[in-house]
Amino acid sequence: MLDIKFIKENKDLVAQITKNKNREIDFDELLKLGDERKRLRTEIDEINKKRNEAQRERNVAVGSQLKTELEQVEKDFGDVDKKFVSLMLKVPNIYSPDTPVGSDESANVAIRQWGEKPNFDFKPKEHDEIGRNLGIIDSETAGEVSGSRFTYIKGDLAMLQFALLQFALNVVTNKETLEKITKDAGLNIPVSTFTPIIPPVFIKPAVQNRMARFMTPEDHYMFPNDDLMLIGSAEHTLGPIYMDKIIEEKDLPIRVAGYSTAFRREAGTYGKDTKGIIRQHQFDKLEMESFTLPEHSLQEQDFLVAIQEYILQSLKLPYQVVAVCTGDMGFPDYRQIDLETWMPGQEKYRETHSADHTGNFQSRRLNTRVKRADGSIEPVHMNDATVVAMGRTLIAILENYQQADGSVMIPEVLRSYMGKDEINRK
RNA sequence: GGAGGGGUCGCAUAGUGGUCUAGUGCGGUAGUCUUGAAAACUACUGUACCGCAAGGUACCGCGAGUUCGAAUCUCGCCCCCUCCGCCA
Repeated sequence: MLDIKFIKENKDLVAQITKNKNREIDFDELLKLGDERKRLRTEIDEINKKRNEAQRERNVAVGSQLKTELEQVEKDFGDVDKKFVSLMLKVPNIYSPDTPVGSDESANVAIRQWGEKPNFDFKPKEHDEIGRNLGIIDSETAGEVSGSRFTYIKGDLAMLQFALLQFALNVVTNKETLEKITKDAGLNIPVSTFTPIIPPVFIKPAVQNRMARFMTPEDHYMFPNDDLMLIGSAEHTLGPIYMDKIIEEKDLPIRVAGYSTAFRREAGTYGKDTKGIIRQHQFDKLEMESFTLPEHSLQEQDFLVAIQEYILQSLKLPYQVVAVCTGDMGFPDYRQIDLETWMPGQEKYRETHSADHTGNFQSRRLNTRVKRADGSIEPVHMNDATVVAMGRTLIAILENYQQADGSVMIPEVLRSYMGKDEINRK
């Protein structure tokens, strides 16, 4: 959520930004409600003051009169406040000056590319065919047992996921590795390791709301009987860890890495990405979340992206870094950077990583703040980013490392975790 | 799932209708003392909003209610703890 004062002082800018983010808000109405709300708030304070005086004097008659008066004003305030808040929640975050402006993903800009796309002396297959042939992806049985967009990941492919997880955890928990990544990226921020977390996969809708991400029953699995919903990303339960808390400046940055299953209903994607495991109702993911000082947050995002690149480079998977444009970026994002990994079977770069810089947009609603050394208090800045999205990274490995005979080589860095160097048909 | 206990200004506690503008201890900050440190002593030490300021208002898990007046009484909800049951 933005600050109403900021909106008031930068009305035209915010209006333009909102438009570029493909949203529409009546800012005149919003500011009018804001003023009205403030006026009623002041009125309530004044009545309360008189009420406190009457109370001290034990003046029952005046107290009784003020009580009636207050009821009406509080009701008016409640009405205005409700309208005001619901409008405020629709205002998207502002975006960084280097964000490309555009209405959809076609305006996204590839900033850089890394790696050589592999050359095959045969026609590379898509991952679902490779997986089916090797007996490590079974969508048919999952379809019967659980429905579409569910899969059994079996045998060596399951092992490969755990190898990936172990490798990725070793990266984000190793101080020397992170220092090297920071130095190579030319960044000047405090380096600390990520605390590994296995977070809850259920969240209260009220808390999910405070992450300032749109929560709709079309996208998420809801359990109204229990007032719970399934998370769509570990970010959803990592972000609120410090809600309603004030963190000391000396304790920042705080960095966590959460491994969980992510659940998505994928309504409205019928017929899209139906092959294999590219778009599933559930997939596992290791996700980073950072809480930093405002002046460090942009570099923090660069740091998170550098970690993502380090991992893909270690796996020797070709990728491109993409600046996501205004119309395609997330509602709470100040700057969004995606990594797209080359998938030879599909002959396309596909999104495998995302890094969201949300500034203080989420922390305002979560009420997560930092107390500076000088005693002042302000919202922290938050960043979240993928370390490894298991399903899509498994796809990238299957397609990039496939051999003519249908077997798949294991990326070198994962071999020690796997105890073998290729996946063969049993 | 059953029974009971509890959520108070960082932490621990006091507070059962008006003197609570929430007491005390610990922790923290500053000072006195000291060669330095410790101890002791003194002062300060929650958050948000309005206001140039003085100051004001709100917040005792959350939300409603009773009352002239609620941390305190009533109702609903959330969370934590103990015991029993069940269970990876």
